[in-house]
Parts: sequence; structure tokens; C-alpha cells
Amino acid sequence: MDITINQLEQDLIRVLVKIELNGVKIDIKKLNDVEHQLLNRLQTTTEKITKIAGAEINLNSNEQLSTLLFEALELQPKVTSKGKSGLISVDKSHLAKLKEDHEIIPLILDYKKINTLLSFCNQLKEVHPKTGRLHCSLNQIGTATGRFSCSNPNLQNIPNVKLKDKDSETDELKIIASKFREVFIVEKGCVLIGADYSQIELRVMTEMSQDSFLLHAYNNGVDIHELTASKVFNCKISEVAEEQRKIAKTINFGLIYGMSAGGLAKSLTTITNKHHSKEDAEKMMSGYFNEFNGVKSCLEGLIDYADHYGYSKTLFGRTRPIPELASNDLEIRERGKRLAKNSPVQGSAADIIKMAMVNCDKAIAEKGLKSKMILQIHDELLFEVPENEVEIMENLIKHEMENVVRLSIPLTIELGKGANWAVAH
DNA sequence: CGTCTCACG
DNA sequence: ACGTACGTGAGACGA
Repeated sequence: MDITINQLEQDLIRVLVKIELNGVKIDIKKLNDVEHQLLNRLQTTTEKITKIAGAEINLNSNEQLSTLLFEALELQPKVTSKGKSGLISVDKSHLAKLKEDHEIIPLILDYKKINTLLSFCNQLKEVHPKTGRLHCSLNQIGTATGRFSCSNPNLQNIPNVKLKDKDSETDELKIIASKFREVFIVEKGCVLIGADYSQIELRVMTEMSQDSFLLHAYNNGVDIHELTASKVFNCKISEVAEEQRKIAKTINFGLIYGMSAGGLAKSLTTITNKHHSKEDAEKMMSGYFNEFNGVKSCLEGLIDYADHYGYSKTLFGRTRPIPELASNDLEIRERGKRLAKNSPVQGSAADIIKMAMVNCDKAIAEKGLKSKMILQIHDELLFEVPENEVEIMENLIKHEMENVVRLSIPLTIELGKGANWAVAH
């Protein structure tokens, strides 16, 4: 491991200790209110389901659920995809396909949703008796790529639901789900500031590849998904249709994941609601790599590097062993290639925000400010800021995060503030 | 303790 | 012919 990464992780320890000790303030009253609503809905939903099913059934058991749907109610599964256990999948994407086939399906989907939301209520209730705040563990060596993981409770997977106008009266569960980030509040006299890096992983990809189209786009404020669409569909940027941009966005995501034609096809099918074959996806990918040839050679180079050394490396020297590349099993080697492509991207982004955390902490201390860093969510930092420090902190955060490293393209952040996490995001 | 499901980036 | 992307944690089930 590179010495600068070792130093970074060393410096970071103090920052993480502070974040964990600071904790996050929780609006217990609002949380209880949300829980109450969920419990009510759980009861009515369960009653309806038992009535239709005609018997008590444990909906948390996929086995029992599968028996009910495909044997007792004789529903025809649309896709008979089975996991290792040989059971027909009954996850929400599969259930959604059966929505029209039986009145019980929407109820089951609701039940599952309510259950997961209740689990978040349970986790968030565990505020510390002395501080009255919620203290998670940020696990510094929690992941293979260099990110943190977060546990007890995991505050990096709190539902992030934004309501559109049309949802405001129809989908009650969605409305309840949207409350979860409102529960994250700050002390009286403080403001919550959230700052997240804009497309940091695609920017890292741009830096690593030095692809001329990507460099140009990020240096000139061109919408990256529109650019991608114009290249893949061979049209002018101004002529890109909404759906084409959506597809391009999926391609850009896939790029970061080390996409395969099959994976892209499935994802395209889901987001467009239209079937896309593996061949479709293959065409789009070759179209993409034809244009963005800097990206193409970069990805090939990443595989060669990991193949040669047995590990991948980020822009700043963080390594990840990839023994999968030496496997005799073709599938495992394919996975190794995806890891070799993804890890440097995800890892470099992690390096960048970790450096920014150290710098923000240092700047806050040097200026003798009372503001506190309270959470990191991969590409986002949250701060609890006294009202009289808001302006100085906005400038400080923006400056430290955007200038933490000098790349060929700018790093930009989006900053929001308010009484809770929902409005600060 | 492995598997499945689902929440996040 | 088949399923199908990267990184996590929590919680339930069932062997």
C-alpha cells in the first residue's frame, strides 16, 4: 500500500472518532409518529392478506409465499428464475410483474415495504441515553475498495425518497418513506449542511482515461449523459430524446461497474420497460467504445495492470488484490475483470472524499469553529453548523472539497442546507 | 451460517 | 441455453 494512503488513513482516524462521538440528532417525536402510522398500516394490510389467503401465512418466508402464490392461488410465474436454493424468486421486481394477476400481490408488496421501513424505525430509535443522539460506527477498513462501511446502525442506507407533485396524494407509503431523512435534525440554533460530489466516479474515470470527449465535456459544462447519448445514437446533442438520455445514463453507470452486455441489457429492460436483448446492448457498447476510445483503452489497461500485479490500484495508490483474475473458472475471471475496472474508480473516489474529510476537519479546527462533521455517505458529507457559522462553513466546505486534489477537470459539489437531511440534500 | 431480500451510494 | 454489473449492512428464514 502506498505511503500516502497509509498517512491518509492515519490522519483520518481522529476525524472518524469525532464523527462517531458527535453522533446525529434524531427527531424522536417524528420518528414515533412515522412508526405509529406504519404499525397501523401493517395491521390493516396483514388482515386483508389473511382474508384473501384464507390462512395465516408467514410473509417473511419466501418458501411459504412461493407456495401460496404458485400452488394455492395457482399464479403463473412470469420468469422462473431460481436461486441457489431452487426457489422461484418472489422479490419485488418479480412480484411487480404479477401485479395485474391477483389482488393479493399489491398487498404483499405493501407488506414487505412496511416491514423494511419498520426496521429502519427500530434502528433509528437506539439513541444514546446520555447524548440523546445516534452514534454509528464508520468502519474504516470495512470494504475491499477503500470506502467505509457503516453499522450499528447503518446510516449509509437510510431511504432517500423525494416526492414528485403527482405522488403527493396517491402513494401513502412513499410519503411515509420520504419522512425518514426528515428525522435527521440538528440542535437548536444550528443548520444542517449537506455537500455531495457531483458525478465523482465518472470524473475519476475521466481523469484516469484522459478521454478527449469526457475531458472536453467536464471542462465545458456539457451534460455528460446527453453527450453519451449523442455519441451512442449518432445524433446532435440538441436532438437527444429523453429516453435516449436515460439509456446513456445507464451506460455510464454500467461503465463504472465494468458492465457486460448482458448486465446492460437487463438494466435497460428495467428502466425502459421495453425488452432489450443482449445483442442490442452489445451494439450500444461497441458504439460507445468506438467513440470514447480513451475509456476503452483505459479499461483494457486496468485489466492488464491487475492481471500483471495481482491487484488493482487507485489514482492515489490504494490497492486491492484481485485473485479472481488467476482463476481457472471463466465466470470468476470475468468477475475479476469487472473488479479490475471498478475498484480503481470506486476506490479513487473514496480516496478523494477521505482526503477532503481530513482537510475539512483541519480547516474547522484552525478557524476555531464550532461546526461538526456528522456523517459521510460515500460521496456526501453532512455538517451540523451553528447559525452564525453558516456562511463561513459553506465557503469552507466548498473550497476544501472542490480543491482537495487538482485533476484535469474540475471537481464540483452540490450544497444544501436546512433544518433536516431531507431539505439539505 | 448460508441464502434471500431490500435499503443506500 | 442461461442469467446477467460494483460496493455495503440488517433481518428473516430454515437447515
